[in-house]
Amino acid sequence: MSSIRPNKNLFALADCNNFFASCEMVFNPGLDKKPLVVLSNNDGCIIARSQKAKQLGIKMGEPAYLYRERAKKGEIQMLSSNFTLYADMSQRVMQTLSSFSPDIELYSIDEAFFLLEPSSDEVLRSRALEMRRKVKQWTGIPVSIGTAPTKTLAKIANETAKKDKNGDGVCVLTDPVSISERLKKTALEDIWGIGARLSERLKRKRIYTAAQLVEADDVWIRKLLGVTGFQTVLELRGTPCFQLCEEPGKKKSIVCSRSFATRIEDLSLLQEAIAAFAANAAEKLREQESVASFLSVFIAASPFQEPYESRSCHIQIPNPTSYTPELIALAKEGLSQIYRSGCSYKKAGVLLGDFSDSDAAQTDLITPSSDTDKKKEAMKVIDKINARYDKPSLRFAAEGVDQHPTSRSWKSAEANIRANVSPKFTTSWHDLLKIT
DNA sequence: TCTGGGGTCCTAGGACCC
DNA sequence: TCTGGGGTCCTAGGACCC
Repeated sequence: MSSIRPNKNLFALADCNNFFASCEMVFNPGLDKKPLVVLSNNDGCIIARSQKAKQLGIKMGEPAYLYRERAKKGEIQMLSSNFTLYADMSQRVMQTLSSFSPDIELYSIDEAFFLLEPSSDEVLRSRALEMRRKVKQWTGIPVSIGTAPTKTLAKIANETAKKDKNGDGVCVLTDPVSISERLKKTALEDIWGIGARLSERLKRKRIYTAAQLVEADDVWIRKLLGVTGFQTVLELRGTPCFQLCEEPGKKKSIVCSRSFATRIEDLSLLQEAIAAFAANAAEKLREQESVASFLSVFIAASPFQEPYESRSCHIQIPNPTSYTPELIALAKEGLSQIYRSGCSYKKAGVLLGDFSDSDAAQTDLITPSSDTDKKKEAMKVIDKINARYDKPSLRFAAEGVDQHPTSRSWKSAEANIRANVSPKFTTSWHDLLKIT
């Protein structure tokens, strides 16, 4: 648990507005004319909405097919997701924000927290406005900024800035009176850390707003919401419990999973998919210089159809490794244990866990790493080439070699579906924006 | 017909030990 | 007849986030 110490500094949260939709609009301003939504991996559901799409009442996570008809009629614009573009735009936004303060925590692809010196509300406001202006000017992305004594309150301030349509995208929430006024208008599910389940639990106890929650008894809250829930309440009262985390830190688990565009029954296709997931996860593992001693494989039918079946297996790896061929072999072995013929699978994935540092593993006599220098060198070369050229340049044969659009490979159906994707404007020379 | 993907932390309960 | 209790570790699942 992070220590609770008096912290006179203030927290600011910068959050990009409608981030994925905004990224698309930077390179294609015409998209602003009609509601725009960005779709998930298989164009399955809606994961981002422009302001106009939000006004139409389109919800986050809704299945895309509900809106296909209206898209055909031209009322709504639908784009496949382009994560290469979003990740690059994110980096540019974060770089711009970092130029204002060294005390910055990159919280998610579109959000960053800052530590600010205490100052008058006017000064805080003008600083935030200046940040906002510069990010817009340098990247084209609109951001909202909320400033408050704790992270949880900064979240609420940010939300306030976003919701105020006549506002300037900035909200400073520092004095106790305006904080308590704001909490009266804040619904439980709009509190950072209080989700649908905990909201329900609280409502059953006749608590409906953030203001009512902060008035509740400590012991009672602790019992009902657990430690993190209690910390959230302290934060709402103005006591910082969640500190700024500047170092991102290594991941404790790495998952690579996909829903398939079509149902898959064939074991060999599943094997290819699982191999590709293992290879992908292994690459991320090497990127953070870790080796894994735990691997899990899972396959699942569609959760929207009876009978739902989901199976997984867990494998302890005696000699921790990040060597792709070994991890592929283990994953395939795991798959063979859980696969049942006659079942049609809609989703599969590989999870790696129980990490240790790849260099430290060598000196550990009890669990020696199986990554010899030769293997390490081979992986290094592959990673280097794949990082330099458009992916996938080098792959393992187990991942499947037939990538032709008419083939039966697990990926081709996906490629056919994800047709409406924007170019990699900022990361591929071929896709540079053309001004005509 | 069509419903994402990738994370973190906490907790309750079981197994086991003394 | 009387049949403990506390500590630790592990794991599955729940809850949250974007």
